[in-house]
Amino acid sequence: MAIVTLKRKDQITLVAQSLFKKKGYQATSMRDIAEELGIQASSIYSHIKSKDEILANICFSLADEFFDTLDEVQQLGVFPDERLRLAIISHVQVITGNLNAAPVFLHEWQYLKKPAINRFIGLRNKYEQIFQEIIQDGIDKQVFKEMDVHLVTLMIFSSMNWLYDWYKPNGKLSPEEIGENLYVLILNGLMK
Amino acid sequence: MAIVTLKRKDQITLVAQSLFKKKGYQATSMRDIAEELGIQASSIYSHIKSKDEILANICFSLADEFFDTLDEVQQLGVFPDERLRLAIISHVQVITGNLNAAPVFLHEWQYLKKPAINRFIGLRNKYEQIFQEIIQDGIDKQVFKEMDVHLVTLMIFSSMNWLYDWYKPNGKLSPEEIGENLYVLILNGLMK
DNA sequence: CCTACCGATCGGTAGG
DNA sequence: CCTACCGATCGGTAGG
Repeated sequence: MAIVTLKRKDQITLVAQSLFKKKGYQATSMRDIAEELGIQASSIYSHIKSKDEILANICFSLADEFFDTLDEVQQLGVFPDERLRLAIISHVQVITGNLNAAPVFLHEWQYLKKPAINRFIGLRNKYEQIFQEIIQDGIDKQVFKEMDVHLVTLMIFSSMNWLYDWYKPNGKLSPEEIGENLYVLILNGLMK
Repeated sequence: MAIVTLKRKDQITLVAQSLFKKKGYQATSMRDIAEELGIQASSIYSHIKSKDEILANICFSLADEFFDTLDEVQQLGVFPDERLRLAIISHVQVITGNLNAAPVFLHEWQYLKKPAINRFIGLRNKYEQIFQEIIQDGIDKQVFKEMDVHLVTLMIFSSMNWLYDWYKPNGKLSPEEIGENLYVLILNGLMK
């Protein structure tokens, strides 16, 4: 869908995602966003209430997407190692499908205002909790080694969450193949 | 060393590290830094030339520290798997020893100005290159599996570089133990 | 969606 | 290290 066919509000969000990624939330002014759209900064306020409303929209809509794909995986009722594999691939697909929104979601959420930021942290914890449960389940079912669940979970997240930094949409690996590779590396390690 | 025994310039750097981590570089004003030190914002300019000079000091002094510890490891002339193990532990120790400066180094370097930023990117590439060579060497010597060297390197870095986010100085694991755990997980994987 | 504008705050300078 | 201040820019509002 070309940007011109979108509603103004969606255009604002799209432009903001790109600028927040490039310059950061604080360093991006309403005038920057307006200029990209060819309108005056004050005109933006006909469509949104405040700058932090834009940020909230970006963060929470991506959070929804993460939960939707993870919920689908959870409902399959497969064994923990397969569940982890699918969860990783899904997560990687959400990130590679939202290369502008992902870094905003990961780094700029800290600038959300008071009620929103607490809700966001709650969602993030809940999401991490699900991954922890998959890993704990795998340990209980003796598929995975006895390891510090917290450390393993954070390592998996950090591997996946730096993807936006180097993933190239036209590279040789598809998002699914990258997820697959990550899974194999996490499961079997580098050692021959 | 208590903060009051430091020279003013070092006090400025130390306070800036903490504020840049908490609020980000752009959102931290010279007045914020001054207030923390109990002086006027304009007085800071007796000790440094500009705000971005503070940022540059933080980024490049940590870069030096990363290179110093990695150089020591390189000079040992040990086998690639042991070299990787020591490189990971060293990197983890630098991060856990600089919990304020590390996130600034990792996220705020993008706000460096023109000549400095290019020098910084050059150093970062050189550092990653050394890790890539260790891994390639391990593959050549048939200690490591045939894998995408780039992907493996980035995964290792991302695992290590999110440490500042959850490492607690008084937690149950020492920096060396965390490095050791990361190494084992990367080398052998999660699978039983 | 625009013009016109507000109070607040920014990095930094002059001069002592 | 301070006072006093500069021009620029910020998020946002009033009124059309």
